[in-house]
Amino acid sequence: MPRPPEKKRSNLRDVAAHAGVSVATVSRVLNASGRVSPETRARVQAAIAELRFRPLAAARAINSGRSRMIGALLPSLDNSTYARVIDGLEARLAEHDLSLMVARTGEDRQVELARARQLLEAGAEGLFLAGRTRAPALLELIAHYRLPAIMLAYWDPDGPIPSVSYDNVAAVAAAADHLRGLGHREIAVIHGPRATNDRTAQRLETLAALGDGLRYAPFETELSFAGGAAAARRIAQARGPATAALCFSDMLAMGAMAGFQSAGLVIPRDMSVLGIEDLPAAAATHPPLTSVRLQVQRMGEEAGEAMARWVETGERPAPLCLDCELIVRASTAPPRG
Amino acid sequence: MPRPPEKKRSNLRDVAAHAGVSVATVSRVLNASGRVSPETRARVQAAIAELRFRPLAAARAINSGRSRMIGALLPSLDNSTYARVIDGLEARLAEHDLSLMVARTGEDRQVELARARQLLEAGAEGLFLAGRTRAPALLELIAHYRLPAIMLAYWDPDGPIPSVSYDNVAAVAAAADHLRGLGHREIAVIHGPRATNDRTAQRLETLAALGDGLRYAPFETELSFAGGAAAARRIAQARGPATAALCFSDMLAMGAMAGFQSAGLVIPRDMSVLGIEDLPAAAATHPPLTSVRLQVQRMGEEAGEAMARWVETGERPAPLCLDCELIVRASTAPPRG
DNA sequence: ATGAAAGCGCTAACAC
DNA sequence: GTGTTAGCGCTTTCAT
Repeated sequence: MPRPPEKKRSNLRDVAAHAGVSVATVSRVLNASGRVSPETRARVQAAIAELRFRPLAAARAINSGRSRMIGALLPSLDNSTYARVIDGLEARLAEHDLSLMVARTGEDRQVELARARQLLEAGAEGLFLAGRTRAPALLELIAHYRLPAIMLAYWDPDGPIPSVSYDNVAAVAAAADHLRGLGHREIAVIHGPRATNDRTAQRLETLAALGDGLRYAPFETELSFAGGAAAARRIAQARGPATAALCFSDMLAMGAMAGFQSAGLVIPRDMSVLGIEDLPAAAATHPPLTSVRLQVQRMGEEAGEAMARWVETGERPAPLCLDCELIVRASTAPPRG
Repeated sequence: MPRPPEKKRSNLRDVAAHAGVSVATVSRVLNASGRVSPETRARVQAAIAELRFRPLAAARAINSGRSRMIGALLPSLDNSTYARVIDGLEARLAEHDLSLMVARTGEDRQVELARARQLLEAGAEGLFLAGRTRAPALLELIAHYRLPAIMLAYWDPDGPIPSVSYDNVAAVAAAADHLRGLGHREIAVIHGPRATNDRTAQRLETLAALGDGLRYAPFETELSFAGGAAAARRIAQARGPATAALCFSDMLAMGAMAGFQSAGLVIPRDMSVLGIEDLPAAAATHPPLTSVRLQVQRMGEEAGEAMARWVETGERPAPLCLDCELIVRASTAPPRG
């Protein structure tokens, strides 16, 4: 099946010839560098328009050494939290005329390494990484090439890679403190896979180290609404002592509410439910969800801004820790009796 | 603030010198093209490893004319539906060693055009576009450069851009048919912004043209969980005749359920709620949500596959329409009385 | 099996 | 102000 020949893309030379100037002059008007007389500029621009000339990114990149592309390695894209992160990243990068390439890692460090290599070979000038755990080879790659890399979703001011993150430790502590203050003593903790997710692990360790006299019973499940619902059903059926469920994300919490309600429990009368993230949806659930607000989108924006500055100026950004805030709504109340 | 000099990236020449061969030979082992003796290959590979050589994408691109990057222009990234699309796209493109660049358009055709230009200048070889409405200049751009472009989320077999999509018309018809079959006659329709979203407009027009004797009262709201909840509260307060709410997405439907429940209605006894999309969460809501399953992730995968083939072989893909399926759960029932 | 050399489209010295 | 030209790092003939 022969396809009709596509019109050959015109290049700088074509434009130069068409405008009756040199390639250097065309390059100058393209980059607004150097002085060009208004008349010449106009002629060149006319030629550009007429030939529908678009400079080839690769050719620019090869000379300037800049690709203007940044890669993001995220556990999954099909997840409300990371979708918000991407949204924030892209918004800020776009302002700096930087493009965002995304890749999924599935929380697998080998996949992360492989996808990082791919993004780098595709020309990424910088990388966003989620969490702290990396394949050593990736760390080494970053160090060796002095590659701009920013760590998201894990606050670690002393690591080799600057963090731009919310504070998981503070978030979990705020959540636990709220439940303790209400009088809860037996807490079911609904969380995603611990083994592969260092943010989850850190939160769990934080709870364990709190020494606040509460008892935390962990319920691991899939990190999703459906996972939260399944965990809640398990909790309800077990008829354990838990009077509150601390969920490590709002999606888990929303699912947990549905799960408890399906089991006939009334929230917060029979069970308090608390989320972490404060999705926009949290204010509209039934009942409205108490949650610890994480500045997820802002994290994306700040990280995007920091990366833009890094690749433009070469200045490594200072780590940034975004604070969190407990938003008390109606899904938590003192335990019965 | 002077930064320490980064180790200079080594290039083909360095590798060639290090291995005692010519650049052509190194290029051959890199591309597995042409014959190279095992010993030479080994020497070259050792040199590559030792110098940590990574070929520069831009330089390859300039020769091959291929950037191996595809751009996706999506209304928002912070949206469960599009997050699933991106997930599917990225998964398939990665298999073909293609990278995905994403950009948000906010349903604004001028923004879409501007971001498309940016992605193209960044080197995108192909574009994914959501919906059918475009700025004429973008259409022209695509036609002029014979740019591989695939339309998502809008089935239009005859348009200038091949669709890979689910079928909005069939989905809405299936939803309406289900409600009619249950005996509902007065239907509240909860939907996102109509003016800027041609998928929403098409669905609304489909309902209007159905001639099935049902009365559809549209409630426009923000396309989100919170928007669905707000619409439901409006509907509940209005105390209108509606006995069912047809929601144009599952997120809207989940929000609507919460909104109705907050208003004291019991689903489906007082109000049937029906979604479109069938998110994984739909099976776990309280009550489980009746929804029309749209193959969103599969759409992403199929589109990714089609694009990969298109840029590899030059063959324009055939349009693909994914069918939908009504999944009846517990959020719909015959009206009371 | 390997190498020499000619570009690819563009930028950036440098010359006029 | 404008042009000339030497690359950038790689692929790809075409010789050998």
